[in-house]
Amino acid sequence: MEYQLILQNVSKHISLQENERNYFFSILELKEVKRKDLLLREQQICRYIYFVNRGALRAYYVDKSGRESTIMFGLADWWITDMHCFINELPATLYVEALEDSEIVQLNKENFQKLLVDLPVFERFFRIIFQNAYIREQLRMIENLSLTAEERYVNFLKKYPQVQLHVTQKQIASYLGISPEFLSTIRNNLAKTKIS
Amino acid sequence: MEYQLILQNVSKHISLQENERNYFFSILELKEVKRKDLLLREQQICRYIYFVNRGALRAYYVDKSGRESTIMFGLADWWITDMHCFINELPATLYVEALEDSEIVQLNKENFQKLLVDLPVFERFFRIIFQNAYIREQLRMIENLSLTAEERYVNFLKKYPQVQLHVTQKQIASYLGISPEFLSTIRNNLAKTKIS
DNA sequence: CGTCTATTTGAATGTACTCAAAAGCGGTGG
DNA sequence: CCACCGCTTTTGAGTACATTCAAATAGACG
Repeated sequence: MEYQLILQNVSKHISLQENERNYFFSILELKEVKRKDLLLREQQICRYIYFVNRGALRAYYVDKSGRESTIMFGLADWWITDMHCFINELPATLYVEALEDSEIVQLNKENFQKLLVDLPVFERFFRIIFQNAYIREQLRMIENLSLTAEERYVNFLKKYPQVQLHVTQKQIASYLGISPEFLSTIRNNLAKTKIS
Repeated sequence: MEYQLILQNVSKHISLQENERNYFFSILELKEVKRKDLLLREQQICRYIYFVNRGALRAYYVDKSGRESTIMFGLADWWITDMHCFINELPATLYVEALEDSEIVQLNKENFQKLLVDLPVFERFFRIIFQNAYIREQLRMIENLSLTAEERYVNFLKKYPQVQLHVTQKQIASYLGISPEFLSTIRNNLAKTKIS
């Protein structure tokens, strides 16, 4: 069933009665996207929060000079969107693109808000989701402030070993905040060090 | 009354009945701290989430070589703690210090969890708190990845004009992820540019 | 008032970037 | 299914941004 994974994800933190589960399913929309499709582009109003059923997404920012910064990756079982713009109903500052053909479950803003009112147990669920997201961002910030680029790269591989399989080095570089050329040099150095 | 400000803060997002309010107040603890007091030090188990009633706090990380990175400031009306360690009951990786004599409202982990169960409306409250905290961290990350040190400094002053009044330049530098000497140079350049 | 820390200034250094060009790889269409 | 095209990755040279170290000055706290 197409909502198996999202139900599992939700059930990690809360339990649902059958009627609650049915209500939850009724407000979800399944969506297929092709590699390179944009789920969200800059300036567009961000109406959805996305759950990745299968495939891989990437949220990124593009500055005035065209440089991309990857804000997060989203593999299967992850929630992703431009949260700032979703919550505050603003034009997006991020792009969300499919890195490969993917299956997405989307929940629109209206239904998201309705869900929180109709099934308050989802307040708990999203409290935990946001709490974990906040903690993750804070840990990332600590790493960015205190580690060298090489250490950040090594940590990234250790923390997200699956991500490598879906993304390019260029995208990892833009997640770490370094140029692709420099990441290449880092990898070269690491390879040398491992041999000796 | 000493819990006026925290009640206001909570009431921005949820409303409480009188008995709920009384219950909430009953699990809070008021605490006076002196300038330079540490509310939390590395390795210590982080048992509390703090709300700043009056004064100013700072949460920071210290790496192996002794370099400090400021993770966040907490002025009056802000919540602050080492969230990762508070939630997961781990030894702290952050320090939380008072930048001046301050009045703090603290809530311990046990009561925090009990509060969420006893008054589920607080699930909503903390959902919103964490949601906003996540969004803030994500915006900060975008800035760190895409802006120069000078732009980050200018944005910081614009976004947190009150903070300047309570913290040193060295602390702002460690929040921006640059050396105090370089921040000094940036300020020098900005001053020159403004005149001409 | 004295001491300690923060800030400024400058010189030397290093880390990471830009630009350019070559090599490698993967997706797409014929 | 193969060959081509375009994008990614590598490599290297030159450069810029930011750091470290050191020393002088300023400022704040006890």
